[in-house]
Amino acid sequence: MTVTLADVAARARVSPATVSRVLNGNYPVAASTRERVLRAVDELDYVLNGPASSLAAATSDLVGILVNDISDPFFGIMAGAVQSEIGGPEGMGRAGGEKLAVVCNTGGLAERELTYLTLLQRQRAAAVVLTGGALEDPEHTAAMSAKLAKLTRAGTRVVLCGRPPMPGPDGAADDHPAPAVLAFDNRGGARRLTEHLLALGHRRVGYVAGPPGRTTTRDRLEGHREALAAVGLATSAQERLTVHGTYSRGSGFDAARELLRRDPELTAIVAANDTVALGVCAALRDQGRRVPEDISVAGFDDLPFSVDAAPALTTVRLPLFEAAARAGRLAMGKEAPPPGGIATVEAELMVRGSTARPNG
Amino acid sequence: MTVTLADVAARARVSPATVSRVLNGNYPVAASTRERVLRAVDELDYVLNGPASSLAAATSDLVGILVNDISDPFFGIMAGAVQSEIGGPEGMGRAGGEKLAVVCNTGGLAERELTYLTLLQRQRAAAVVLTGGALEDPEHTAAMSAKLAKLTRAGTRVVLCGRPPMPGPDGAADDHPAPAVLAFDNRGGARRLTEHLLALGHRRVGYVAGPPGRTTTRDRLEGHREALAAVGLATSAQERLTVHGTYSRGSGFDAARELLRRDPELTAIVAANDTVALGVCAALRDQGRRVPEDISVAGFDDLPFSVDAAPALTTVRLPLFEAAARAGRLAMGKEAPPPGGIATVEAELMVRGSTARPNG
DNA sequence: CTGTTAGCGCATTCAG
DNA sequence: CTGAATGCGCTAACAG
Repeated sequence: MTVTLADVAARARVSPATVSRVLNGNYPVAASTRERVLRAVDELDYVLNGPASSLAAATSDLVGILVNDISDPFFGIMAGAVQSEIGGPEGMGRAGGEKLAVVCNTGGLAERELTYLTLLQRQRAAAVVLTGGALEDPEHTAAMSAKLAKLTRAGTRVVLCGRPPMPGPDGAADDHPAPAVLAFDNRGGARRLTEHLLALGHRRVGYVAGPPGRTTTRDRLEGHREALAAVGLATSAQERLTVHGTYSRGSGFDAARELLRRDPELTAIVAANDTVALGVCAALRDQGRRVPEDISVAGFDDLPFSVDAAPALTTVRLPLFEAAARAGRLAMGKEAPPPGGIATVEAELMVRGSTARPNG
Repeated sequence: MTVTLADVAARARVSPATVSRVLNGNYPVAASTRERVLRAVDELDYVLNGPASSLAAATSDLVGILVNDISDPFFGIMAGAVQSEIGGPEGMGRAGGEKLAVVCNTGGLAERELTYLTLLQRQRAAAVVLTGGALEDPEHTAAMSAKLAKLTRAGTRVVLCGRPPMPGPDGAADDHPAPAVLAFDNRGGARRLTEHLLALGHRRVGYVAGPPGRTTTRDRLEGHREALAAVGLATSAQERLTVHGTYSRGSGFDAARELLRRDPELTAIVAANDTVALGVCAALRDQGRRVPEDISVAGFDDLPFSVDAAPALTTVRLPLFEAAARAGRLAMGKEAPPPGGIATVEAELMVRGSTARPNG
């Protein structure tokens, strides 16, 4: 019923092996026979059987991309960038190194993260890219290390993008390479952002943090606190001005109201990311406070819509596309890993209209 | 080196067949032996070989999702929704019907669309969901029909989400089921949006259309023109007030300037989608025009950020998540196809702050 | 450069 | 309910 490699071979009057060779292009084949094979492929409308070749070759054309939430542009941009390198527009002929991206929505849940890695291991994925912050639970971290070690040992390349190196005994080992890491400078970016606010004269600054137990949340919060401490604002006093939430607009909306309740004299609010910052702005507008005249607001990430907010959002830009594209290249083995296996991706302060001097 | 089904069988003192049966759970197995097998699986840390089982079973756990651009929330939301149904949080135990989502970024390019379909066919994908508008080129449409027919004939379920039914001879046939279709009411939504503007008193309305040759572009533009024609505004006169662009912010920015150049007296601009509308707003602000006092602006899709624009964007809401979730269920065979194989997804007008009466 | 020979690891018949 | 045998379609040595 379904046409196989053998059928093509028969029609082209060559052996199955030869057909395989022209299809994979990894082996010298005479131009004339290649021609003949290709013609037979076309005439028979032959399509390679992926599972069969994966079984025989012990590796597949799949690249896993783990994201918290693909509907969030933060992850969408990274997923798209990885895609662009692994299944690029150029190499998309009949054959070639095109890989397919398997996008896995973990929702930030530990067990789903592990389950997806197992599923990818089951598929004999060629590579796995883990994006975004990591969960901080030590038990889970250990489980992840172990899982990733198994994957690398089985030949799957592992790349972390936007996540710190795995701590623990399994950062590397002698029987398998350590994952390549592209870490975001969340801490430095957050510090510079808050320094900007402090330089403007703000001293009562609220902070809407991300969900607890995540490296991104911690790093950004620490950067913020670092800046405050540098001008003598006690961390203890800041605890009260920090509210944790999720990375959603609604969360920012609620958090802003809560912060204002705790300190109606707040002159600035820093949000864990741009989406949250928009929620903060909405809540502020709701309460009749103007941004930035009455209160300054800042975000993080510099997603595309942030420049279009009114006022345009002061934020910290992360080169998500560039970083993830590089992650894609690392995953494909098209680029050498950074020295030491880890590179830091810089964050850049973007000062725009949503922050201004406080009205003493 | 790597542990196989046979190893598990040996350890559990059963035959490989039995192990296969408990793992797939599609066959009666004594509770006690199942127990034993499961234990052996755990002890050996066994992971099923996906390619091998796909080869033997002639089908895989992969579900393809074709999108134009995964970094666009419009597609991100749909991809996430499909995901939630095919690899849901609940069923994610060791075994079960979890499928993996293969997200394919076509960039709206005809040949990539076809290439990805071939790649998915090669993988023996269990299902394919095509999201967003279709290209209108007849040749390409025919090629797609043919490809989809092959896929369905090979047992792959095909679902169209946000795209009209395939025209041509191959909408269905007797040897394979027709694709299930969830079509968006782009035309009706666009018509109601423009009717809203007309009711407010606008008569000089610019339109920033999407890229030519796409069903979404055409449908939305037709709805717009329909509303104009209903109040006696000649379509011919409107040609000059229509500018085509891409679905990007920059495109909206440029288009707004161009429209204003063509008719400085414009009192409203309708954009092909929300992203474009934000670009329009930015251009207007740039030129010192206030929204909505000087000029009204409207978008389409009602993406999450639209309500946070200032002023909040008047737009047309498409229930992207719900529709795509349904598409996911259809892809999994968890839900019966709509009568006739096609259902229309309604679009709802959302009137917000960016539209108002023109200042006669 | 090309053909021959073996499996890759699992899902299924079919018996029992 | 369980075991034994067969083959899914392809790749990778190994010869030639």
